[in-house]
Amino acid sequence: MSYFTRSTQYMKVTLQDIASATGYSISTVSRVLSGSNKISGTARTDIIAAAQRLKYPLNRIRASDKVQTELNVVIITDFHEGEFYASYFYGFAQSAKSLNLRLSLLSLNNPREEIKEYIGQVSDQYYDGAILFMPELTREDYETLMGDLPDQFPVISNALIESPVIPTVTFDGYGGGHIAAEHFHHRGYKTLGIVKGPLHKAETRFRYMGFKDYCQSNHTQLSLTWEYLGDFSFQSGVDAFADWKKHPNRPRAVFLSNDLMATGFMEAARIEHLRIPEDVAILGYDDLPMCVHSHPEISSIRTDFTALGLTTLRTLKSKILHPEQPVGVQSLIPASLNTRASS
Amino acid sequence: MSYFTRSTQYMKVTLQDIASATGYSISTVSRVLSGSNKISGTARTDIIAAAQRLKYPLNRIRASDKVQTELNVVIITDFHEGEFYASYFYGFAQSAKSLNLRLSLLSLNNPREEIKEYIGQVSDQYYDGAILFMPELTREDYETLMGDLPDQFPVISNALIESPVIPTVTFDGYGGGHIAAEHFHHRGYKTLGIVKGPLHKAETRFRYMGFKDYCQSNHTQLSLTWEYLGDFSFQSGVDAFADWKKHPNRPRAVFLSNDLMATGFMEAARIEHLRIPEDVAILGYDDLPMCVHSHPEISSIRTDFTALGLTTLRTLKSKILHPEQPVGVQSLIPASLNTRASS
DNA sequence: TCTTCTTTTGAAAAAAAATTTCACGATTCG
DNA sequence: CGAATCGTGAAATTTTTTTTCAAAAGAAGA
Repeated sequence: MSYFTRSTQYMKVTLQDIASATGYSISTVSRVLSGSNKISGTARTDIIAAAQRLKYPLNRIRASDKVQTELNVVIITDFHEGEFYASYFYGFAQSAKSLNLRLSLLSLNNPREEIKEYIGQVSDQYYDGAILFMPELTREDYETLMGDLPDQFPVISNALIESPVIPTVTFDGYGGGHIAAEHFHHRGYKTLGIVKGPLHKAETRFRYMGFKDYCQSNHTQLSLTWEYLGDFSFQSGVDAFADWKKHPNRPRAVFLSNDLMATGFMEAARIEHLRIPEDVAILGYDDLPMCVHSHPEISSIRTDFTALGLTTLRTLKSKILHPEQPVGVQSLIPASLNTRASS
Repeated sequence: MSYFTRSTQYMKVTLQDIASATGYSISTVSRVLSGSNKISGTARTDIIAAAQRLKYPLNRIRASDKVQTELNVVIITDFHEGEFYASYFYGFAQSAKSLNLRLSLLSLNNPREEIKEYIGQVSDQYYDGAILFMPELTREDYETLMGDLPDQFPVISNALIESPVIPTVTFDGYGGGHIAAEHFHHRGYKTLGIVKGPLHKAETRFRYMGFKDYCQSNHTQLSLTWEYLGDFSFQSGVDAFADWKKHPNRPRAVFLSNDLMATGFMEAARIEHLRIPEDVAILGYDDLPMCVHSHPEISSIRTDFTALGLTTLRTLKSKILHPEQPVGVQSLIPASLNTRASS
């Protein structure tokens, strides 16, 4: 190869190459690769391995004869800064390892517009299945999306929507809200408050409904006296505190729909020298590492990212390997409570 | 196709199929796919698009004639929980968007052992280039790695090592340490302290050396009276504070090698009702969102993740598109200071 | 131990697929 | 208005893959 030849030139790989690499004849290689059954096990293994190594175009091989290598799976999401996304992806990475899957992460900026284009390119080309985590999308978005999806390409969503059209694995936000209210109830608080997240995200609505429903079914002992609409940011936690403080009938216990707002709320309270939980009890949501990085440490509804990852990837794996078996359309990862000093 | 036939059966795609799909002749299809130059632009575009759609084995196409679709690039790292990795990847995701690259993230758990296996499989198969971010690896690891890498597969490292063997783009940790000391100097502090990160990470050593060197070259006005070896965790920031407090000659200004330790240190100081920055000035490193999530807000050496992403991806892109042009072996993203209330 | 049958393989023939040659119409340039 | 060039398809040629056929190496049975 001359000095000036592009060294990234792709050489055409033929059966001859595989034959000389393995020591078998072209005939045998051809038989393996086109799926004859009169072939010894060792020959098949050797030849398929060599073919993969030499990058012989294996999509021409009948699926049934493919050597089962690692499955490739991609998470499609709009990745943001902050601990939430780090913990989310980390949980999946851990799960993928234990299930022996290869996991990639693909980040979109405008899910609604880009998703169609991407998923078409991504599917089949390289990945065996995809996980969608786009809390912004609505049911209608998913429906159009499903129409554009190549047949039989396994997809699972991680985002909560009402009456899902895609098999979905998510956290039980409703149950989480329920547990939050129950916790305050058991601690003897009479008046409760909630700081909601952005309501266009279904997840937020579920947390809110779970909390509210518990209060209503125990309305003789509990009353929800204050609600504030936040946006999941630290600053909106701070703002929530300001609103809480000037409220005439302010509750002694506040449930914040994510940990970052809880941190903001508590930080604002500490600046005003309020004691926590004596003056106001605080409960966050997601149980991110930040909960133990403040003083007092923040109680939080625990969302188990590894359980989410495991369940999602197991479901996806079975969809890939056994496409004929139907999978349940929705499964929920239960929430639990991690009690710390703040409540 | 019968009911029992696997619907994922791979059909062999030939030039004939592409010809009938596009309306061109087999000859023309062949010319496009084997890289003749006497082909009109529209024909080339149509035929390559059809070939991709029908999944004709395109790795047999000469690289130079590939239609320039989006380049696929992968970041290989050992992803962890916490804001750092979220910000790191987010910076890349933003940069990839503006450079029109497709970016994936692949997370390894045991970089040293898994990297060889993965990079061999990953390279050429699908990705046009890779970014390595594995602060744990040493120079020797990189050297063995380079040996195993397919020739000419473009790889850039994001991790700082002494005398790199791979083209590297990183933050200027030495400069960052320097700026930190300079900042304290200009503020009039005479005694300084540093909480180091784990020293097997080169990045940490550079931050330390930059800080120390500045102190030494201004030893008439500055003295480094206290050093503590942390591990980048919140708890080690707390522990550092305990050590600082019992130190007889404790400095009035402390530089912590990352933001999480700074948060831990400050949290511990606040519990003891120390005033910040009056009693002790605090300076963190990385300027993560958490810096503005505590009170007072934490000054920090800013590492510009978007600049890192842009520079890295630009360099990688040019390596992919113009492999013959040499690229500099190392380029540093300058650090800057984000002054807030804590110092 | 000696057939006889089956399994697995390679050489060579046959078939299929890809590339190249050649010719021809369309366009451009002088 | 020619001559040169470009882009294309039909057909010839070359390359690659599949299939046929024969033979070696066991395995099973007498």
